[in-house]
Amino acid sequence: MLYPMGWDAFGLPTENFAIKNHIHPSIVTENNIANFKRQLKSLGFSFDWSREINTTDPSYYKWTQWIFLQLFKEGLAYKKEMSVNWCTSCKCVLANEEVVNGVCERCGSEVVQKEKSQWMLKITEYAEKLLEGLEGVDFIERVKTQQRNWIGRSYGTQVTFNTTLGDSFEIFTTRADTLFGATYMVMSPEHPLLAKWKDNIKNYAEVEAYQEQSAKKSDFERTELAKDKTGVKLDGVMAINPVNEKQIPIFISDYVLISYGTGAIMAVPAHDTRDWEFAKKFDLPIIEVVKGGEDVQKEAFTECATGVLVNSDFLDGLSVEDAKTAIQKWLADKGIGSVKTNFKLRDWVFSRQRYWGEPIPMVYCEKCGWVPLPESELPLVLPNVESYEPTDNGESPLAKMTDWVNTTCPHCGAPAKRETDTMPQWAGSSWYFLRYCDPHNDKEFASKEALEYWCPVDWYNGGMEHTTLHLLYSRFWHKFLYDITAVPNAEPYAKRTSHGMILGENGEKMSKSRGNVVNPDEIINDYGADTMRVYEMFIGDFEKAAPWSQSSIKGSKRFLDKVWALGVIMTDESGYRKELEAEFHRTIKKVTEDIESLKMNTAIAALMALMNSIQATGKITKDEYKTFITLLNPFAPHITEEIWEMCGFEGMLNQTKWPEFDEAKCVDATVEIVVQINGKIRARLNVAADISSADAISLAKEQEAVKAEITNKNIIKELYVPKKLVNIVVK
RNA sequence: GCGGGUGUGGCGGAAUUGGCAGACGCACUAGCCUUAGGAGCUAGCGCUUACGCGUGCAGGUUCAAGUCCUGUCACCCGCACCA
Repeated sequence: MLYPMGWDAFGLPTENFAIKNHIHPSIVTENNIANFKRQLKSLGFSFDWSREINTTDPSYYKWTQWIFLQLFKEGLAYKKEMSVNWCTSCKCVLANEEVVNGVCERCGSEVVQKEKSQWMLKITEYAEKLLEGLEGVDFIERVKTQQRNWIGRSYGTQVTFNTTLGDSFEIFTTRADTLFGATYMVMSPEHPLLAKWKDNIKNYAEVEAYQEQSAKKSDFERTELAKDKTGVKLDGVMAINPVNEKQIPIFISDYVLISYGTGAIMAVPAHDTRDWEFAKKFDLPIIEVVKGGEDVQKEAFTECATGVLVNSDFLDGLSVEDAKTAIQKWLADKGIGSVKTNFKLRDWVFSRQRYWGEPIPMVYCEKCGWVPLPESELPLVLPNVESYEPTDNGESPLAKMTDWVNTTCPHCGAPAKRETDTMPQWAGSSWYFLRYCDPHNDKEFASKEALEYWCPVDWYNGGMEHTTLHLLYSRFWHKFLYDITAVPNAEPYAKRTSHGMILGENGEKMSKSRGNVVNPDEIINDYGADTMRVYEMFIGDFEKAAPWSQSSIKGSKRFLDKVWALGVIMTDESGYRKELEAEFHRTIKKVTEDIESLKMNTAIAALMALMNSIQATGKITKDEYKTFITLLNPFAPHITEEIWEMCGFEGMLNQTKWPEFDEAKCVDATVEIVVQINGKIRARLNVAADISSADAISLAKEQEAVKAEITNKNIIKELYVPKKLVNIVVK
């Protein structure tokens, strides 16, 4: 079993903290690691500290940089001038995954679009593989669907539309069958053709004004205004619908995104809600081409499963599915349309204008362009600077370090400059699990033997918040490493689970600003590490969020106190006593199986119930106590180990064999069954567990309460469910 | 809008081939012990005076439904003008 722990400490959280408190990020990192490590140790986790890693250690990020160079060599890392998400507070670009509801995932500040030259990683090239890989892994469904949504595959058709200017442009649609219903076209305001058409568009000033207006909108504003459609009709150019040669107007509108598909669409107002709204606003024709809905003048008909094509010439009478196939063939034959798969996933913006990150090992040479650093020069160590604050001009703080920036081109030897942006916080965590296999290797990121021995990660538990960030990124890197045969498996994690968060006492997420943070140090100080562990496991379902309760934790403390107190009533007897034998076997079974399925809460509940039974007898035998504390050991390792030693049991408890149960002994010799008349409980009786059906029923009928219910009535049915109940149906 | 999930006491939560709803714990109540009690022990604790009624709501299947079926409401999470 490999159960490691390490520190992923590059990135904005550390750096923002450093800036706020005027402590250098490297010192912050060092202090926090020491503190976290102390806390983890105080809880008694059994991590293998000999494999501890730290993503900010040059001996670690040497290999993060190495992987970046491999990505560059394979053409998967490229620098591009483009519109990127810019956090106004962090003064830094963000990946799409880091923008949540139009604000920065980290600090909650507004995100705007900015033209910048950025390093990008072609995660889109792996979209299909990232989807396919989900089929073969044991991830909880939530995680799988969230990743599928994020990657957002859709199958459709790319169609070429000619224009009255003699040129053409392409659109993407999932509903090629509705082509006859296309009554206008919409382009994104950022569409490159607009500039080309400048001289032909009579209202170009209006177009430019609209472009400017939408550029100013933040993502947040764009979604805010989602309902009210705006746009400008291009005056001087029309599109030609290829199926009927009709000329239809072209609009620009910001409800069409430049980043998805081709940045242009055909609008079918009769069968798309957004197009319908737009058509209504601009008074455009709405032509029904799929029959089956209500009046398309009043509402768009978007359900397509049952519809039949109309007003569509050679498609008339076909089902939507058949029409799709037919039109795709027609378009393909004419050479103006092809089947196409689109993804919502965007390439990963990989550079940050910040200090606290891995330097990107690239050099810019006037003659040679971007040149990778030779692998022999890795690690490219992050220089120790005094001033690490982000700059207002959008440059990395490293840019001011001319000594470091100015270098020579590794290719031609001419003077050149280093890349001053750094990698995002997700870089180091995209492959750390591989380093755990071989953490001290200085020849390669991990040896083939070590990787083959340990990989893939058998079981990865983590929070849901990383599903479209770290989990997606690390699967991407891993798949890349697999493709260059650097790792032996296509997927990094065989099984992925996710725990619920412990919320503050008020049911909200714990945070300093809400003032509902519980400090584990205080809990451990007041109640002990074992109480803390037992309570956290007992609090509820592993996967669900649950509020912390300062009074409930006392229950766990009392339980452990009682377990301790059992030592006082321990006898010299061995084995399980007859009256408790079945419950012991049942509890061993329950705890064993519950731990396997992460039902820690019910495992602990079962131990509490067993303890109540033991207490009721006033004593406990040696073997009973042994079994009990062994079952409790994973939850409360300290107190149980202590008890083990004090009782003089041999060796270490944590190295003792796990108790075994006998299925046959899990059942008591006698059981209580209930007697129901017409499903209502009328009596209870104790019977031998193996009583026959006939005996149970006749015994039931002898009960006074039952007799009263069945005399002078017709018995319609009698049944006995073994060890549970007798039900007599009367009329 | 699309996708995923959840609705059970005052609270956290148990309960799967359909078979005693509320395990276990907290809080609460009464009593004991105590100079004292954020300690411990004992008992009680879904609602209802009772007949009975109770797992978001309305139906259905069944001898029997928290569990299966149909419809519906509410809340939470993710994505979202994705063509």
